[in-house]
Amino acid sequence: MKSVTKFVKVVTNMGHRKIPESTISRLFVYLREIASLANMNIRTISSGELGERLNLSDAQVRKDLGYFGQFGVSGSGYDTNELKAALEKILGKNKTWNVAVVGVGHLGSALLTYPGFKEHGLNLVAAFDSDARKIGKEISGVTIEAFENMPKAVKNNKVSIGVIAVPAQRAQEVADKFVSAGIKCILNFAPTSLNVPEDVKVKDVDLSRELETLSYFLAGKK
Amino acid sequence: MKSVTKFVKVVTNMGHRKIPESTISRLFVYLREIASLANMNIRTISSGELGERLNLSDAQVRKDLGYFGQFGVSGSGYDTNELKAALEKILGKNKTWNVAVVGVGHLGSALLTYPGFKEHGLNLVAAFDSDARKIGKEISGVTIEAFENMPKAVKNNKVSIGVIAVPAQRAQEVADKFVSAGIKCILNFAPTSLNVPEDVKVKDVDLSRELETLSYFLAGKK
DNA sequence: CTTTCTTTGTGAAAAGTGTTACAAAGTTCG
DNA sequence: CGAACTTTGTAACACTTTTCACAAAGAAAG
Repeated sequence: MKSVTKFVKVVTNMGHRKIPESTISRLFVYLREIASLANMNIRTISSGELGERLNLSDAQVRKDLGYFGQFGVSGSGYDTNELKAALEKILGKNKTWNVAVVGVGHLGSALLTYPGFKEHGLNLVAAFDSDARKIGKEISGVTIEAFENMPKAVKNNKVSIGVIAVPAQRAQEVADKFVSAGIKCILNFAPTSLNVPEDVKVKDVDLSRELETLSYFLAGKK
Repeated sequence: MKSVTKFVKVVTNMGHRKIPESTISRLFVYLREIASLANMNIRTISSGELGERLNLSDAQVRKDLGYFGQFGVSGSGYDTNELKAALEKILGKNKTWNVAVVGVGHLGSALLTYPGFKEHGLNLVAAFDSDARKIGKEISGVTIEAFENMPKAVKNNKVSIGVIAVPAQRAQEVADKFVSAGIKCILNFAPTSLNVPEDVKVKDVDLSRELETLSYFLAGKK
């Protein structure tokens, strides 16, 4: 194979056109699959094959990748190692972030023992609660601190992501404190919609709503 | 207040036009808020006020409700008690369903103790695993059974919803068995996309993907 | 009762997202 | 090399969802 100069735009979101969140979500799926292919020593794959493995159309795959540059080769497809590297760069897979959890109840403690954070480059470095009986206890190597200490701890530990695992009534209060502590990225497990400044990203995870949607589907069935 | 005959079409999805899933999801949010308002003895609310509380536009609120009928009164808004009742009916809040979980690992056992199921009319009646050491154990009143018994148990217990809480590699196999046992509604926690017949509804809950999206957001920031 | 104000319900426009289709680029093979 | 084949990247189209905008309905006030 000849070494050829390529005009590949491996720039991360170049023309700052808006990229659908669904595209981002699929890129992670592509990355998983591509990594597995690269691992199996499969060197190239076409958008058609990739799409087939993931229940997506070939055009969808190409369009999604197209938002970020030109990674393919006409006639043969995508180089798995190259695409893997490109996706990792685009998706920030090479970086890690510190995470703090507020609320160490049922859900909060489950999160503290959930291995998925670490697997995705997220380090759970601090946990807070306002229940005096919980303060000082340790779960998975993290000592629970008083909620009042949160802003200071966020700064000291360079926390980038705040997780809200408190009841709905207290969620906004926690969000406000996160925002004033400089947090730009919140993962919200409380079933309520938060008001935050524009530059703060909130990701809602609402299992209740998922369950509710299911029962709506069934309600229609019978 | 005079009793007035109203020509309100309180029919559940009347003209069988297609309703966005996002609308359904928001209806649950409206219901929560409306229930809370009704509880506080607030008798009416306008689409504008409701939207403001939920970070949605007034038009969005009206359009969502408009899919199901006419619930408002020009000039004054929506009667909270009426709307609450209507939404509960539309969303099947008055019904309950039986649920079975396959996979009693880290996540599966957390689900078995999660109170949210019951709160939404979902009864966790059975749990399955293929690890012999787990079979026979009891969590939250549910005895873990062998995976092979699942189809029979699904029929005996009139299970409507199957929950997949196994690793990705085994998820499709479990889905297939659910489908052949007659399940029409699957809640999938495995980070993989399932192939099922058209008439089966799959709801994916993929915390990994949510976390990944967060780190993409942060990757762009710095 | 009439005027003024508020708010709904809903077509029409706009924005967002996915699909189709095809020229251009690259590969394969005789 | 040239013909036949494969696959990309993207522009145009189609579909979905949200926003806009306004007539009509009712409320409020005099």
